[in-house]
Amino acid sequence: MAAIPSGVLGALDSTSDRAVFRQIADQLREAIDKGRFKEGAKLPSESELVEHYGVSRMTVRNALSVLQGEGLVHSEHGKGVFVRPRPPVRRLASDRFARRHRDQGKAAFTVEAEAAGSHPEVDSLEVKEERPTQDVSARLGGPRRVLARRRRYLLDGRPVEFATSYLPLDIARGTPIAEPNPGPGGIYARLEELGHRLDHFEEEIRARMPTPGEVKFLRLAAGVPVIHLIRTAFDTEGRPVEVCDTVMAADAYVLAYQLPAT
Amino acid sequence: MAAIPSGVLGALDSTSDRAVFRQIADQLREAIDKGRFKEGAKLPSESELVEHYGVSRMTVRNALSVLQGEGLVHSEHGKGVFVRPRPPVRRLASDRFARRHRDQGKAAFTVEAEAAGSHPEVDSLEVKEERPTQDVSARLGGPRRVLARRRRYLLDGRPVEFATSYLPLDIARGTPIAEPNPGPGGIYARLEELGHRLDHFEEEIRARMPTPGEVKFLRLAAGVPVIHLIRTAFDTEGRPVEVCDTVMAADAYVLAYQLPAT
DNA sequence: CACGCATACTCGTATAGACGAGTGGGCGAG
DNA sequence: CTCGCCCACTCGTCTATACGAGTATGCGTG
Repeated sequence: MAAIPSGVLGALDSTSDRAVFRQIADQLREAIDKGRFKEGAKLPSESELVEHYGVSRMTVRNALSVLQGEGLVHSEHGKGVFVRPRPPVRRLASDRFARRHRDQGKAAFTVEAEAAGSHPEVDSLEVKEERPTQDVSARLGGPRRVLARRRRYLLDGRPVEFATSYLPLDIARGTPIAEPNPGPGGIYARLEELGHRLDHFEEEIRARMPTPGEVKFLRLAAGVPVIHLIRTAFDTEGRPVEVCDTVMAADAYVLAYQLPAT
Repeated sequence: MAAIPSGVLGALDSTSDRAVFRQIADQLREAIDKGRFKEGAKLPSESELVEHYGVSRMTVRNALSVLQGEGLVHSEHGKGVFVRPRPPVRRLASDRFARRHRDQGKAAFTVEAEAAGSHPEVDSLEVKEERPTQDVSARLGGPRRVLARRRRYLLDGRPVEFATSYLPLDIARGTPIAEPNPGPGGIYARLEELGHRLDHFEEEIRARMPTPGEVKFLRLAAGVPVIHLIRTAFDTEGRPVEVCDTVMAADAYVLAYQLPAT
């Protein structure tokens, strides 16, 4: 068992009334913040920390679990505990649905990811008619059934986003929108071709911890929240024509908006 | 020690290879989701769960810590573990900085909170000149020193938001902006009076787990992320005149934006 | 009645030990 | 040399125990 390099981690203050596992967590956090452990680097193993601090293993694990909850580190069974690297971030600009971005042959996600040098994928496509939740129904003006389009987006093999679009059946049924691949420009381009000229979007943003299902589906590390975005698209007559419910891995996204000062 | 009402929690599946503490967490989560434990209600105590499942206390605590990490429950020393109630949510609309909202005598936060029937407070006011971080300096066009205005917002006694505004000294020094109370309409009203007519704002939104300092200052429960919002205000000449860095308790906010479909 | 204390409950912290399972490197057999 | 096994190391799960500290309740004393 290798010793911990001296100077990287200090000693415990037995006179302090701060819990031992918190003191250990504090020291590890400070060492990470100061770059003494770099991104992706392996922390000392649990048994090394037990040795160094002269405490029991549960105390060390408790300290490490604090850092995991903060999203600072992640553990890999059989390997060790590592400083969590910050993944490449996808920036969502508020003009991403502007009409001028809609006339390419590929989906916006694909174009943008390739421009950033990443490898984009879309999977888990599911398109079916179903009963909407109360919330979705209310946002769409109360339809009893809707078309739901589900898909998951991946960047360089990592799932980053899970999105479901809901459209009223009288708009979507029997159109390319009900096909797995709606064609160039996505469903917004199709909606406009069908005579539903888009006027504006409303977006609601929340952040919360993921459900176990989201953890699994997005392969989220401990301590990574999700951004929950609900977008409603309105046509020029003020009718809501689509609701898109999106759950994003928070460490993979920055949302950017531009607001007029009017 | 009271027994757990039958039917609320099931038994463990010893044939499953799912860890015992996860099975216990699953059952508690399901019971909460199905409303068998209501918001604010007390869960069975650790020793009751130990009794019910026939496992050791650490296993039960492990299960409870899973639910805490998900933000589903919170524990109170000496009292018990409770289903975390959803706090009242403050909705931030994208037109909240519109000029028409600026002519009242009170700050926007106060007006809005009182309209919603809440009791608003602002504290920890600090106004001083300082060296900006590299990021803030870059956003403001590179000043070496800035005026920083820090304040914390509370709703019904609960801290919900911590904000710092940064302004270039050549704009703010010696003006009402450098006073603790900048007067009706806030600093945006003052900026316009000083000839910096506002054109638009840019907002960047991230979500992440809070730092220990943020947990303390916002009195955050375990499993509550923060929304980190950075707003830059631009005048009609395209000059950035203010950067506002805001950290919000994610369970207290919904951000709403309206985007044109142009 | 009012106050204070004892007590029984709650969760928080910490120890010591055990076994299991994933990973990777070294060594020996072919 | 290559393949496969074994072993050492990693973290994951679980038990049993102990003491400390915060909270609420009730009872007994003044």
